[in-house]
Amino acid sequence: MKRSRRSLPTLEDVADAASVSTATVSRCLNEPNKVSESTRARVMDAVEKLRYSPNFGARAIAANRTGIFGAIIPTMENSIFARGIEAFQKALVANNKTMIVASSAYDVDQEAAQIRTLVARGADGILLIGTDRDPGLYSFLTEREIPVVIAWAISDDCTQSYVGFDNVAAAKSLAKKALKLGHKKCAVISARTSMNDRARARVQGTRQAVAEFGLDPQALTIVETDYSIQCGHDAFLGLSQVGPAPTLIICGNDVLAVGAIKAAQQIGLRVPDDVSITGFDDIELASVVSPALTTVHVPHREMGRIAAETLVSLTNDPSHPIQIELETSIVERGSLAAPKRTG
Amino acid sequence: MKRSRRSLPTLEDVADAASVSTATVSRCLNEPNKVSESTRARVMDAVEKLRYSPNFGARAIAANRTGIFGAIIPTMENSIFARGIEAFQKALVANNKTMIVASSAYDVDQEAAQIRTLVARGADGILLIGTDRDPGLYSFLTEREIPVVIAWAISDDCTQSYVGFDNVAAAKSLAKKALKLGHKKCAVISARTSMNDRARARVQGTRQAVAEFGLDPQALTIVETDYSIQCGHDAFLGLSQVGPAPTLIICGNDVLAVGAIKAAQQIGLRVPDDVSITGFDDIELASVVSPALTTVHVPHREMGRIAAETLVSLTNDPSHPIQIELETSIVERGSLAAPKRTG
DNA sequence: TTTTGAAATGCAAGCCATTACATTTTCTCA
DNA sequence: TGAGAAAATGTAATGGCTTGCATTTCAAAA
Repeated sequence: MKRSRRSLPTLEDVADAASVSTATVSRCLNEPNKVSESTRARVMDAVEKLRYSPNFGARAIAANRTGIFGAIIPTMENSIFARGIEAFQKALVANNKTMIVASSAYDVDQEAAQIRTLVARGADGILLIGTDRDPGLYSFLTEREIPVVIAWAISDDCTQSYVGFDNVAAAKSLAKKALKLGHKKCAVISARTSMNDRARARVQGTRQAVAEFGLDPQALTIVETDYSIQCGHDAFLGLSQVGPAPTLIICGNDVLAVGAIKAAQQIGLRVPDDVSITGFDDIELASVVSPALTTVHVPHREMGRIAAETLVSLTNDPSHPIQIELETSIVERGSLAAPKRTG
Repeated sequence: MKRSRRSLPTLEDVADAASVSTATVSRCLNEPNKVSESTRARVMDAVEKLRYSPNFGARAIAANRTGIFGAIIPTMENSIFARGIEAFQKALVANNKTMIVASSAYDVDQEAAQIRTLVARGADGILLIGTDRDPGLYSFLTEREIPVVIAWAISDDCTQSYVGFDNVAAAKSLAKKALKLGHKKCAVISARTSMNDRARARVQGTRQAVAEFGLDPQALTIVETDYSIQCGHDAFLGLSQVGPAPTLIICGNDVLAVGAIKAAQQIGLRVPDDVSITGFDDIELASVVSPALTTVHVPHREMGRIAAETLVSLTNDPSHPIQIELETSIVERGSLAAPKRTG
């Protein structure tokens, strides 16, 4: 209201200065070959002299696109998504685009709000993590012809573009590797599985592995907790107070695993001699903690980069969904070993 | 041009559906308290029903404002800026704004390009880290009345808004605390100081402390390196190969310090018994590494939040710069102790 | 009841670049 | 030289929203 209007030069100012119409100036800028050489020179002079730069809003309304792409991630704090998002952003910049990020704090409603905000901010495309959300959001986006790419997961929906990996298979594979070492009593510390398909998939993969090893998957203790080192820490302590102590703790992600390691050490347990602990994600933390975490390596950078390229290409041709599944691998470090005592 | 225009509902459609004027709908969306409760309910109903979402370009052009704020940080990868940026973003969201982030990879030219891009994308205000950059950029922004807030540092320039802390004083204070323990031979592992005022300030603070303790500041070994755990690691190894081994390594940030700790342990040195190592920033990593880092705690969240609020209030009243200096503190953890052997 | 100021609402003028279409200028060739 | 085509340029509609100002509504005070 009290806001002073910026009086920056407009197309019209340039037109006046060069004694031509605004249409001609616009053409000079966008389709220079449609303008005679002499006129163009005059116009460009005026542009220089006035330090003219086209107005973003006006351009957006006319072109019906902004060059801005949105990414909504559950959290920016711990570095789970950091590498992927950084790669996403770099790839966008390489394509002359810009990234908007928002974080949803693992909350579906917040995410929905963020999606609407990004649309209202003119996002040409959106990156989302995982698949769990109100289906209405997809139609909201489809209606507006805004392409969406899912990352960090894969989807059953064959109309949905994604660049992700198979959380079930990866978790199963790690759990099998651990169980093969002879662990009989194990437990899981997971992120909350409600409205979090990745967490659910990882638990499911672990369950499958347990079943394959002839252990009762129903007897598998599973603790769900929030997303922080402290929560992993507390969850471990909680586990160690009930029943026979497990010799293997499979954590849904590296952050929780780091907390678990710290807690184990705090109560005098040796990792991995007394208890093995595994993570998932292979973030930086995983190799800093001692012992370093045995975990699932996720190709974050590649995923981010490809997601950006996918999104950009979808804005040009939205007709066919693009589905890319990346491979994960297991990184063996010090936190996993055969059980040294009878469970 | 070939882009198909789907006819999405417009403000007018909503206005018709709710039997009010477009002005009222606009106010419902932007200044709800200026509209009566009953009207607002009716309008919101219509918005819901039509699944209306405002057109970004039109809004930007009419309001001369986008609600988008930019932040350019040196890197998103390591979590130095993560907490601060997350807080920045949250505070922005609380004010109904959106954040664009870009990272400059600690490169002035890239940063300049990013600044221009953000402006071209309609940023209403910009957050920058530190003060070192081409002064021409400031006039570019001033001309367009785009407010800028500097964070993570303070500035001499009394026209410049900032929300930061005194890197010199903080580094000096930590170094003094360390030297007071009796260290005689110390070295510094710093981030590159060229075009990085924070890194320079921290080295300077350390130098001042050294001088106050009667040691020759010129004799202080300083290694500059890039920003990663690996670099800190390598820098430490480099230091340990020349001359008498220092008993105190002051690192310009936590990431380098973690690398240094890992390197020390790798070559069989005990931290802190054989060598003390300090960091700066107090990021998550600092408490995960063993021994945990003694470091300078920077109020990242507070800084991010206040920076956002400052930026928003500058867009309303840009006439007076806002300068806020926050306090840092020293967190004593296990990586610093008195020297146990004669240096 | 009447008065009156505040709150709520409406009207309509912008905001700025794009572009279909109209008009003018220039060029080409019989 | 003049007709017609091609090139250059201009005119003005368009897009959807915000907001200064005008008008209406309403409730409290007189």
